[in-house]
Amino acid sequence: MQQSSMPSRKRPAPGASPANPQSQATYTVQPGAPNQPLQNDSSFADWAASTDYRQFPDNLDAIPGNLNSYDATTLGYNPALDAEDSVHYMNGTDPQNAGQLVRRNANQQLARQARNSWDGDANPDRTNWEEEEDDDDELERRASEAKKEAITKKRQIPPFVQKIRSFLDEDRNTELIRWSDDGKSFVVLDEDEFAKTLIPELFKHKNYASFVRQLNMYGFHKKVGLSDNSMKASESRRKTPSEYANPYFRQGRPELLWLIQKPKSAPGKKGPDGKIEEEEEIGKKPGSIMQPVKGGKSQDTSKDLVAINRNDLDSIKTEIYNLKKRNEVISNYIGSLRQQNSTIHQQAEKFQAAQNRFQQMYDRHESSINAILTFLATFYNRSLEGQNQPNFAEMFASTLPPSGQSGSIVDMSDMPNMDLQNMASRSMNQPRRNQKLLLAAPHIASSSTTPLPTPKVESIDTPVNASSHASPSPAAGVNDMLSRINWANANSPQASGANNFDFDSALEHLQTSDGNMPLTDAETTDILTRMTQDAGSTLDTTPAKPSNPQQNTNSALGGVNQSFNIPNMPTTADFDRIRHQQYALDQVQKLQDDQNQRVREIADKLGPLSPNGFIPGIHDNSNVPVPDSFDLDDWLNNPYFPENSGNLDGNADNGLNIPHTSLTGLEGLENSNTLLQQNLGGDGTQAHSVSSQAASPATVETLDDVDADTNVLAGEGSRKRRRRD
Amino acid sequence: MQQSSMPSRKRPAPGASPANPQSQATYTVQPGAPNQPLQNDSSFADWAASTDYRQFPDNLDAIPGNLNSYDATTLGYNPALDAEDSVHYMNGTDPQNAGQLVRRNANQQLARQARNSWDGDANPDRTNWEEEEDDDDELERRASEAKKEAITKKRQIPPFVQKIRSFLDEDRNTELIRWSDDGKSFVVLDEDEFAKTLIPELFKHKNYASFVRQLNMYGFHKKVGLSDNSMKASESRRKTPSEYANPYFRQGRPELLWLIQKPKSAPGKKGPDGKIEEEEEIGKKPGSIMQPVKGGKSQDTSKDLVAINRNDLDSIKTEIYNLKKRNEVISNYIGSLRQQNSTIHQQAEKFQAAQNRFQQMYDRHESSINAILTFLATFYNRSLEGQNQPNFAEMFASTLPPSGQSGSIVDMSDMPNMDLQNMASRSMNQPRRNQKLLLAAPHIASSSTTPLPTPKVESIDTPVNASSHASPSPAAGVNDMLSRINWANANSPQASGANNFDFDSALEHLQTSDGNMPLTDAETTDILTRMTQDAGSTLDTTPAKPSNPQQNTNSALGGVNQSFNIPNMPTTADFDRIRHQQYALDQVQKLQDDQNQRVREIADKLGPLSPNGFIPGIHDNSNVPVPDSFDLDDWLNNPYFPENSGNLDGNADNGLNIPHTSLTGLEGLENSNTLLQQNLGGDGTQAHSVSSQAASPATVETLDDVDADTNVLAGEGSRKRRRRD
DNA sequence: GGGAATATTCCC
DNA sequence: GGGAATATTCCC
Repeated sequence: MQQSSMPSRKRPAPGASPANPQSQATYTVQPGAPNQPLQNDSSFADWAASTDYRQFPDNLDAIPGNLNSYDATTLGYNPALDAEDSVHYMNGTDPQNAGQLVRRNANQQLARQARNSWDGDANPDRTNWEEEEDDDDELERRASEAKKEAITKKRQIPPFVQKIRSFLDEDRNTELIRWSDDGKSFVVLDEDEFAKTLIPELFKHKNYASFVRQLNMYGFHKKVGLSDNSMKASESRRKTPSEYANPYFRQGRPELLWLIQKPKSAPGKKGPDGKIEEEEEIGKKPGSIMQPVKGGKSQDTSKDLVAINRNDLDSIKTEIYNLKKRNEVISNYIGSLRQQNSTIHQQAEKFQAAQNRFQQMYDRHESSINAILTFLATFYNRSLEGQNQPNFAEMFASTLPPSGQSGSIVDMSDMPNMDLQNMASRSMNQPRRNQKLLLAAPHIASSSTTPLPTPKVESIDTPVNASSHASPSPAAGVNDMLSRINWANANSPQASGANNFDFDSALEHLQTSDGNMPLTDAETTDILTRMTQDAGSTLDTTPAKPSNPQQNTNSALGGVNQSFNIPNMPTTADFDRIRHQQYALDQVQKLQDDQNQRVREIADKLGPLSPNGFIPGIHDNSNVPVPDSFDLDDWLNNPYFPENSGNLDGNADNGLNIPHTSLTGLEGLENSNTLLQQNLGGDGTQAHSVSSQAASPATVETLDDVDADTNVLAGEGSRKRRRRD
Repeated sequence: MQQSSMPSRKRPAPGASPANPQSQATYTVQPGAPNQPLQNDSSFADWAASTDYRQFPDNLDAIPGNLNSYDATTLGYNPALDAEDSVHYMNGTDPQNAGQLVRRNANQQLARQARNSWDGDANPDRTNWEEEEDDDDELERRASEAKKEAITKKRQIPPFVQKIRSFLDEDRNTELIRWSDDGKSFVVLDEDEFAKTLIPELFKHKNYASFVRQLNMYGFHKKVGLSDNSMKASESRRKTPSEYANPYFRQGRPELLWLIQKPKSAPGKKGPDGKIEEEEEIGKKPGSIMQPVKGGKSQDTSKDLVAINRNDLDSIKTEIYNLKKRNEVISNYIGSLRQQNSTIHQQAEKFQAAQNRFQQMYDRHESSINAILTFLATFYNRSLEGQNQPNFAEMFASTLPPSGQSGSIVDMSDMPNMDLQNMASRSMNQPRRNQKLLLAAPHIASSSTTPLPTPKVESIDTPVNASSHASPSPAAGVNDMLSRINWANANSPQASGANNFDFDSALEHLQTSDGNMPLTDAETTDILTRMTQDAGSTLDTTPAKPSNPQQNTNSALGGVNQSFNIPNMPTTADFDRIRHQQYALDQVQKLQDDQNQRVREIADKLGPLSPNGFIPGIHDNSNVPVPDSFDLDDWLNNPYFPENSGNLDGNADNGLNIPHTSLTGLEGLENSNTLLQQNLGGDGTQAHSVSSQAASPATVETLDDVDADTNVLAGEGSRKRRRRD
């Protein structure tokens, strides 16, 4: 029995030597074979335009029994082995097989030549040439490409495929294995005998099952009923025949073998069909090229696999896990911020409500004061006609606060500058400063018939030193009371006179009225105006904080009778802003949620790489919240935020306790992964150029550490070998 | 030559039959072997407490040449094969080998028994027993664990390891392979002859290189110089002997074999040392356990590669890119939130300023009213002695606001409930409701000598209907004025009387004074108290919004003379809260930054997988901000946030325009990758059992590409010396 | 020594 | 038919 050395990716080990020829005569390896391909075949030098000596001779079948007439390297043969093969294949000649080859060869040559000349054009003859409707041009083209690519990548036709072909090329095996009639499949006539005798010749085993396993691996599929009707009855009786087909494994079409490449499926998915394309190009070519021309289910499950350092992958998982955890934290954090913001907003509303209430109180006070003042004015007017003037003034002056204990005096210029939008409306009012509460009434008794002032606000630019107008010494007569008032103003405990009421200004108008009640609206307004103006101006008694000089103009109170905009108070626009912040936080929340979704997608992609198919912390709990024991404060205080350590401690109970609340307002976000879909919607082949130094050893170590800490992703990483070679 | 069927994970295929015995006599598979393990060994039934029949017999070595005396399934043997083995192993007996076994066996038995009894305790004898300082207890424990785990997982001692042991157990092979003197390694005395004769007995090849490959695969390492000095000179002359050791492959320590598990690295990592742990548990054990007991360099350059679908990888990259982009957006968003928060904070300060100003206004009103009131009290006091009473009252009544235009009436119960922290201090004040501004003065003329009330605030719970006490009809006499006042109260345009001043209450105290000026502090305080109380209480005239019933108690004004806390106004604590939110936002910002850092780390890891070595948008620009044209509003308005679309449009200029500001406050975060470091700090040995098919044919193509592209992952690693030991 | 590809076996 | 583990070969 001859030895047949088929090509194999697993080349014989250099040191391997045929040992024990008696016990294992069927498989002998040629040791020490030179590795350079030989160009010992000149007969096909001009066969094609290509000068590549590896070019596969399409017309191989045209030369029956001439397997060695072309460069053995065409099929990736080890030339050294061909030396043996030449002897081997040259031997027997099976007439039947030869006839088949010849018969098919004519077609083959015709087709090939035609194809060569058409170069992709439609082939009108083809329908006559074969009953099959294969897009042969396409097949041919693809085969050529596959071959070119394989050569570029120094690949070859899979050894197993070559071995099968070797079986079929041999004439001596036709009772055990042979082509079907249509040349599209081959038949194993007697599985047992085939396994016992033929298999060991080219394989390291005698198991038919293993042979079948390999067939499946390379895309061969068993045909249900024996398609070859000619031999069915005659040979298959009780001999367990079986027929296998691969769309690219056809009699007389050796070039198609280039399309049978490595079995897919390895770690990822399988291209169960044997429709193995030119792998790297997949996804970059138009779909038509990648569609299997025939034969089979057009499975697009072909997955190109890339290798990734396991540690890197593990750390990526870890990173994703941490990212996710971090997103949870951020989400919680943002959630609490939202809560707080909501609280602030509520408070702002309360501020506004309080503001309104204060305004009302103020108005009411004003009304009260107005009423009293009116009364007093009238009454005083009348009292002038009688007696008691000195007493009146004396009394009034005496009621001034003894030591300013009840009313705190604050200069309006102390007020912070509040340049709110709605303040512009107030800027029209004249600045007013240091107006006394009680000012000297000039010339009260002068004329009692002065007409009422116009209702419009009249600026009373009483200078600060107005009090100096009045005589500091109390005097008798009508002016006595006013004098005393003035004196009180000037000599009040607060240096420049606190709580001084511009009484005489008020009275100046009132006393000129006819003395009848009630005051007109205009009069009331006038008094209120004065009151209000006065209320807004006090002296700076206690310069505790350095006043901002430029605030004086803004801090003045003005036009009162209008809806009494309290100056420098936040307005509706400001609350809109706060509300908007709330909205912004909602958006952030959604972003985070979306991000979580994306992280989950990543995890789903990485999942299949995990032995159990899931990544702990990501897959096992789709919500995977931060562990209950997780404390944001702790987290923020940990050494990773050195500059923040402890900052949160003092305020921990100040409203920032992360509530771990389930965040709301995200209901509409389920569709947010639409974004993801779209982002991934492309062909996924973005040119991603990344610096290649990431996998340096230094990185590996740290990555390993991640694993240990998280306890979630891959372990083994650091369990490096302690090699001792 | 005998056939020896060693156990193998690759069990003989069901249909496999020994074919062609002549040509392949050295390897015959037993077909159709039953698969149930047999418990045909009773001699070890009581060997250990464990009832698991797979328990490994530690004293295997104590029975030289008795490989079959214990249950074959212990090593995962296929029982069917043991049938043959029994014949095979029972045959020859090598005296030398037997002697060795016996010699070592004593130690072995001693050690083992001791170990069994100590059960983990320190072993004082061990140092005498071996020069080596291995932590034997630990080893033992680990072996036990590994065994347990292996059994659980239905794994076994690797077939290859069993085969080596089988060689060494046989007595007939000692000229080709045998234990070293110390039992810690074995020596192949003549590689060529060993490969030629012995290897084919248990392997499907005759290549010594393949044998060595397997040795390496299972953590065996060649020893540099032959450690066995006794035989070195005698046998190794010109016979190319070699010695191999595995820390867990030791003479007389079969239980340690459980620690030799499947070769790592297959697609992923390698346990180059044979220090293969119980994979799934790795990373959960203390580091000491995982430290290699002995052995060589701890190379961390191990590149275990796993295959990942290329499209998946692309989408992972895309995901990471998107994550990063999203983080940018979030960061910007948070930045604008910070800005807004800052604005809010400023506004809050304005609130506070406004509060102060309100207080001042209020105080000034108080002062004014106080002054007027004092005057009135004194004047009224005096006027009682004279005439003009009717006029006084008449005038006063007339000054009531004509139609409530100046003072709006608001029920305090309308105020929102402000449960601020500092409000508790105010809750002590008694609730006060609907106190009229002007109330009837009961019994004014009663006694003019009533002593002054105490300065302390006296609650004046004048009922709402107090006004009904007074006679509605004006009457003459001293009470006439008061009557009119009461009447005015009752009939004021606002149903229940607006702007009513509790005049008589105020006078009640004043008029009882001696009529002399000035008022004492106590008196002033008393009046002010009343005024203040009054200011805080009005009637609910316009029930616009449904009032919260429980708010009444809170809304009452109380104790005035103290620093006059304006009710329901936010206090310093509230601003602290706002400030704290600002801080919280800063924290979130830092989280984001940290996260960005981590994204970058991931990108760096993925980088090498990209053909150009960098991932666009991540590596090409380390800051990779959102493109200038990126518009958050657009982004938020895009269909992925359907429910938000347009929400931002109207407010686009309301402060939410993402400013693309470089966020501050993150300076200290450069160390944030410390977190990463720490996370990576562990030993990172978690067990990731990944299918080893990464190296399956399908992967080949892409793996090649990766190598070509990255130059880093596998790059140099594969450029190993081509040794052939 | 080990990466990688193919081969063989086992099993579902 | 194919997943998965181990085996064998080739090569760096």
